[in-house]
Amino acid sequence: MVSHVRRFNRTVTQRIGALHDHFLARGRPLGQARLLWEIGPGGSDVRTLRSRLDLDSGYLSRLLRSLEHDGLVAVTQNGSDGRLRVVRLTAAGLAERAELDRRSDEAARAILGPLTGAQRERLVAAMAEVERLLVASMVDISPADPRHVDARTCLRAYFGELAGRFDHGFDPERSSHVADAEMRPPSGLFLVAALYGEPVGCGALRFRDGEPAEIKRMWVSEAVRGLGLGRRVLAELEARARAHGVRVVRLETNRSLTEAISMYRAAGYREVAPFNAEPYAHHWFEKELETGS
Amino acid sequence: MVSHVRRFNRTVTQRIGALHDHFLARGRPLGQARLLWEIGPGGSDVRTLRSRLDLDSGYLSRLLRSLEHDGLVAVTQNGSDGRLRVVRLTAAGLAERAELDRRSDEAARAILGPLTGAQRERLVAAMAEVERLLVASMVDISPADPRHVDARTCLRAYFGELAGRFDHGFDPERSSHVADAEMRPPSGLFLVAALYGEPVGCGALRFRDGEPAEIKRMWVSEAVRGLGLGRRVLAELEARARAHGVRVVRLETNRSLTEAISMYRAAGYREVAPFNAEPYAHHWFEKELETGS
DNA sequence: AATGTCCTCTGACTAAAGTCAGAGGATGGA
DNA sequence: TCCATCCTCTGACTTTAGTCAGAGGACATT
Repeated sequence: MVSHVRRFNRTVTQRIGALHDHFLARGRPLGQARLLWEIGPGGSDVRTLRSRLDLDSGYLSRLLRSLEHDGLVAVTQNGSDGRLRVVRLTAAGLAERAELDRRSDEAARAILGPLTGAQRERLVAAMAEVERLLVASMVDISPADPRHVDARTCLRAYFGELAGRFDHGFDPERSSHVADAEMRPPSGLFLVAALYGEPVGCGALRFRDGEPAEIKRMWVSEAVRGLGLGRRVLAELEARARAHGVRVVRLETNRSLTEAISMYRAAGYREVAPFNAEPYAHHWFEKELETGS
Repeated sequence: MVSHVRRFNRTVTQRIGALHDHFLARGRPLGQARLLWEIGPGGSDVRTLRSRLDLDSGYLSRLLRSLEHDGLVAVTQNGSDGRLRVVRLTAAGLAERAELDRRSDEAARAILGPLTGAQRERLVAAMAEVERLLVASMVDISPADPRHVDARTCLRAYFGELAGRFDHGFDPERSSHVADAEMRPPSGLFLVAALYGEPVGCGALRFRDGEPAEIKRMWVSEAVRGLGLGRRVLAELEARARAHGVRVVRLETNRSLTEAISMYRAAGYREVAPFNAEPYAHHWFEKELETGS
């Protein structure tokens, strides 16, 4: 399996990598072209550019000066934080970026060009599959403090979604409350799934002395559904629960969350009698964790 | 369709490209690492390295000097042709390459790691498909002189294959001869299909005054069968014949070349009565070319 | 034997990419 | 208010990557 992936890597870096770079950088150094592209039509902070492209600050500064000198970008002070600077594309810069866009299209066409119609369709379908799965494998799941910005973003999205999907809306006040401290060691933990640095999913665990641990706040962003991310978050929570000595986990859920319900069943959860009085719950599930060797 | 390819390009250059380069170049400049890899365990001619990596001869020479200086390669004269030089990895070079190998494996595993078993299988299958089709689209078909090394290589392989597949072998002396000059403008032309700078297929055209043009020497290397390359060579020959004012093309073939025969049929050729006395032929085909607009 | 082509190498460059140290203003927390 | 930290910038490098012209030996063709 590994050898297949390697074959793919070789071919793809040759075909896509080289082509991409070659098309992107016509006349202009590749570094400048990439930067111009990354700034985007709406502009960016210099800081985010530095972290996204992973550049030395001196080097980035110089690249910006050269783009500025060519009249492609304008750098201004950020209003709220005087240390930050904002880069925006000028009209000429936008035109240049549109040209890069056109070239990218051309590169794509150069790949499709030599193929027959049927081959093109198969290629595009297979590319879509590879792309989806590569994206899935790029998602990073790791613990975060429930107070962290990313955790906050997830929770907001989670509650927003409940409000939209439950038959009669969702009022956090009526639901049983879980304090931040209960989703943080040593009482529990909070996992955030991130893609390209943006939070796209979460899940929490609350340990209860002498009782099964509870799984809470399971959420996956609409944008990345179907990548098996929910299952991964769930598996990660279970693994961490097991490592904490937990033998049984349980959770409750609302009847409108059908995909979640079937995911729980597929993951080996069985429905049990209500073990709490959560007013928004219709189903209660439980799973016995296998004790790792 | 183009936008799908572009999405793919973006994801893949991020995930594979960056990973690949990073893993490959440890401490050593990327150019050197790539070269070290490309030399391979069995060694290579400097010439083939130059064409495969598409490097300037001066630059390549310098890269070799630095690898030699580090004790990783040894450059010696080629026995048969005193102009060529052969590069071989030393023990240290082989060890270094094994390390790169290990790293590539690691990179592949890092991609598969986060996925479930079913996802891995789908990913590997889709990667194989993408890879095959990208390889197909990398093949370059262009005219060459029949005396050129690549053309020679193709013709040797072609005759070798005929000898292996025909029921009673193949003796070029008995077959009707086609002079090099007849497969070169203005009397005809010779196309070579190349992949990574290596010839992998060919096809020739012989113009005949007042008669249909003849298609000759159609061959596709075993290594790249199933990529639709035969069809592309044929289409290219037809297009060039048409551009030359030819209205009808024809060809003869042996009954043991079954894939070729079905390809001709699929491409719109119909079987006709023998139009020559080629002793090895069992089928004669003809096709009327559509006059381009 | 002469001539043109092929292959590799060296010398002499240039441009791009990247690194490092430190200056200097802005901000946030003690 | 002071001090540590953050952010961006400049100066002064080094390393990589790549180009171009031409030398000189080896072959192939006539």
